[in-house]
Amino acid sequence: MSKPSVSKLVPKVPHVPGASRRQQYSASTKRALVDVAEELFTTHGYASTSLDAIVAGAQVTKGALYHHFSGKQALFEAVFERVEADASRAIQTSLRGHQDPWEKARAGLRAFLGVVQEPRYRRIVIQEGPAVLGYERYREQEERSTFANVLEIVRAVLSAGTWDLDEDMLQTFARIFFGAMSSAGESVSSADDPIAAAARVETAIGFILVGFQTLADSGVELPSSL
Amino acid sequence: MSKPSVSKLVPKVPHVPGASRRQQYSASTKRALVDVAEELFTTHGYASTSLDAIVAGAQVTKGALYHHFSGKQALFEAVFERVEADASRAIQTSLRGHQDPWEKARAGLRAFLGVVQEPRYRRIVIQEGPAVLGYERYREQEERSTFANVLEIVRAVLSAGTWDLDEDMLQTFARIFFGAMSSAGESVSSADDPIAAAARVETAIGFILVGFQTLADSGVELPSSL
DNA sequence: CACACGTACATACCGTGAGTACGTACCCAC
DNA sequence: GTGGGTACGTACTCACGGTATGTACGTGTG
Repeated sequence: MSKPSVSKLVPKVPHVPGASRRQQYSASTKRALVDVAEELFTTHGYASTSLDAIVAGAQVTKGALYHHFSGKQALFEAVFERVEADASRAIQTSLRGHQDPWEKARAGLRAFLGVVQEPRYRRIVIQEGPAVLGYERYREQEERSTFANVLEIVRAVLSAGTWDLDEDMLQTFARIFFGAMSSAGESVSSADDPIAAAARVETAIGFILVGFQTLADSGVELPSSL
Repeated sequence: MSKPSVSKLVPKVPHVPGASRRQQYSASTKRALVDVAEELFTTHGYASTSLDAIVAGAQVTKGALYHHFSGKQALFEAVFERVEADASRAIQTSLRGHQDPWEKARAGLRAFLGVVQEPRYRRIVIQEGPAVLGYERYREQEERSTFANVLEIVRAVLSAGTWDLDEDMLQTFARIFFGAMSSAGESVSSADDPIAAAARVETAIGFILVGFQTLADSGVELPSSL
């Protein structure tokens, strides 16, 4: 019985010079767990992924897992945060180089439609996130990553008009756009022709934006009530 | 040991004169299971609700449950379908009495915002539906109930304009509005002041509709691409 | 009205998987 | 070198979904 124990394929963890060998090993196993968990959660879903499968994939035992995470949900949350952070970064990167708010909006929309087609984002963030974390916790996470980007864009676009919107109204618009794009993104990625579907979504939302622009230019007031 | 066996509180099941006593008993236990499951799924969520708790609440055993349903997921699906059907009916009812497409849209929006604030709809349909049923199955269900209503409204509104949209484009717009309203509804029902939040959502979406109307009246073409 | 049959359950059991208790090896500070 | 704390490994428990099997009662048939 060969027992490689720790002499395994150590995942690439960014070398931090100040950290001790012990700390580096620890970080690498933790990262390995998150890596494998992300993979399995994405392909099989949260409920159908056993901790045994995860620790086997990471070549550790449950002891290691429960040393780094308080449980299955905490591990999911770590995966969730990483996927979210990556998505947020991707969107923010796409915004650089655009000054015009409308251009930023279009670029951001494109980036979001790209992100939302990644299987891991669809499954972990959109599909399972709300159910596993609970809506409250889900929202806390979204609030300071992807949704924050959408909010920023919406703020830039809407403050270009002549209306003065209070913060609540901005949040409402951002929610609406965020939901629209999430839902549209889901349908895009499950469409027969995702490219054509993405183009339709861009057209549709672009059309809404044009409507905004037109109203802004012609000085139409926000309807105070319906 | 008193064994009331079948002499329990029989749930009100609509009396069908043609059905035998045996069939009526069967229907009533099935209904009791769905009733209790809906209650528990709504309050505790799918994963945290055990079948033991459900059968205890319905005052039957697991044998009865597995006689009527193939498993936990099938029971959830039965609950899901009923909640969806109720929601769909509520929306359709609100549409009667309105001929003008824009009026129908506003009425439908109001009804949807009402539905989406029901805890059972939020939890079972929006929150847990996609994760428990899987997105594909979830979409199949939505497609022929609530989403169908949204599609109908969008079709009525958009065909009032001068544009000629193909079916795919209509579906895209419907998806966008559906997602926007779902997301907005979630935020409404978890807001500090749901009534004010609902009003803001109505204002925001109403504003988008006004943009559509303006564009339609002024004969603006759909941008073929961004 | 007797009887066979199928429905509508109840009971007892099993396998899986999340979580826990406890033991241990190893690195680091002193 | 040594005490101590970190980073795990091992063995177990228990809850829960699902199954296998037994059974009572209503219902159609002769």
